[in-house]
Amino acid sequence: MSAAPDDLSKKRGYHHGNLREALIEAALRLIGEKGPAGFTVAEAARKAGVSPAAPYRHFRDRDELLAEIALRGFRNFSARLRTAWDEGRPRPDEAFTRVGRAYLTFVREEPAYYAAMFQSGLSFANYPELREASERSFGVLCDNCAAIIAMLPGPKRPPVLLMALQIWSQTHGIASLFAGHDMSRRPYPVTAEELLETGVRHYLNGLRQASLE
Amino acid sequence: MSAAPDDLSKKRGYHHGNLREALIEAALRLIGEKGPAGFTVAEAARKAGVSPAAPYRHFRDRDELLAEIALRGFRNFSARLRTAWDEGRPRPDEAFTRVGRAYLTFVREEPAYYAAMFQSGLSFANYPELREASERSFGVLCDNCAAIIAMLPGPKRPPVLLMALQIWSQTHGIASLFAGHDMSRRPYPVTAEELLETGVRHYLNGLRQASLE
DNA sequence: TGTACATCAGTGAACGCGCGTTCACTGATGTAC
DNA sequence: TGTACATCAGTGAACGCGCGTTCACTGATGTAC
Repeated sequence: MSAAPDDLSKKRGYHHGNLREALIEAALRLIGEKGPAGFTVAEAARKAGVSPAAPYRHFRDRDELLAEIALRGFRNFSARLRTAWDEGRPRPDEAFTRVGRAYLTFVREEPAYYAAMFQSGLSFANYPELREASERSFGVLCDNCAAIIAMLPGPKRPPVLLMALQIWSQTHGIASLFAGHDMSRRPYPVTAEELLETGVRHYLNGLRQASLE
Repeated sequence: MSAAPDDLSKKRGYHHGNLREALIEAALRLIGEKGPAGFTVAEAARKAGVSPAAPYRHFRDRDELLAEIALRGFRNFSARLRTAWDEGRPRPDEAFTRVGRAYLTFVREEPAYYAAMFQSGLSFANYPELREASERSFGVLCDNCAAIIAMLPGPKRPPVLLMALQIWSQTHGIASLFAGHDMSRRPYPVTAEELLETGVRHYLNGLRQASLE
């Protein structure tokens, strides 16, 4: 094992040393700039300082590279959500607010991951690991929702799946409209966070009321 | 003016007669199948039975064709929302539910329009008409929300813009996750319409409660 | 009714481009002895 | 410690492809007289 080539400034000679990671990083930058459709294997290779054939030593084809990125995206995403939730401390509603913020932060900090996960058009059918990872992410959200539902006062509680899908789509909608990377629209006088927090607050109050029946 | 070439089955000779429309239709089909990034001027020309240079008699470049489609999309969209609203009859909340359904119906029936409008990456800055049309669509939604807000009982009403953005993102989120054309996910045991209607119902109940202060 | 002509909407060939991917190859690395 | 060799991760040239766009052109259309 050679010394870790953390320093990319100098040529490493014939062998790159860490090409797989370098390609993924380059692809992330490209996707962040131009979206998943604009990303190109050749350009990623160029950015990594390597011939256009080199990537095929590490990925079967373009889609496999994209899938790897989406996979890492989902895992990173799950980890962030879980950390934000922190097992629902000190109270589930407070933790839930943190999770929403973490979601938006992820979209802002890692727009390329988010794009690979939700706008790449990758078929989950061809990448079972990817589907599993995405389901685990959704699972985190479901667990959170279950804890919130358990706090509702009344006997008429909503199904967890329904609530999770509603929360998810509200958050996803805000993220793609107001926190995305392709904002050709002008800024609105309200942040994505405010939108999400007040929106969810009203929604939860509605749920509480309905649970009382 | 020659006879309208409604019948496309036979060659029209040297002149197509209605190429502009034929190109737009072809592009809509292509976008519907492969997304805005997969759409190609050359392929649209092929589908219209015309040489690859012909489209440039009608559109300056690829983006202009895309922008024209997005423009028509927004106009169609506005018209549908206005029709569904029907001036808030018989009651605003009922009309509002219709508008939500019309939104989802539009996404399902015209996925190509929706994609051109929201996923094409077109910069509104270069197409002022497009920006205006999109703002008119949003304006319809704002008017609807204003009417709903006027029905709230209490003195503490939410700002129209805030509510409109929240409704919009909830609907957009549901549309892109569950009513889009690139569903690689498996079906969920709940329709997009149910998600939207119950979600909005809870949200509105929360608003009502909050308005009472 | 007939003819000259301007206009227009097409053609088809060509341009430069960049892509994904394959192939036979080669230089570097690490291991067995 | 030194050497032979298998393995591996690169190279670079090439393939076939399809794209957006331009250009000089040509056939059809409609109008003026």
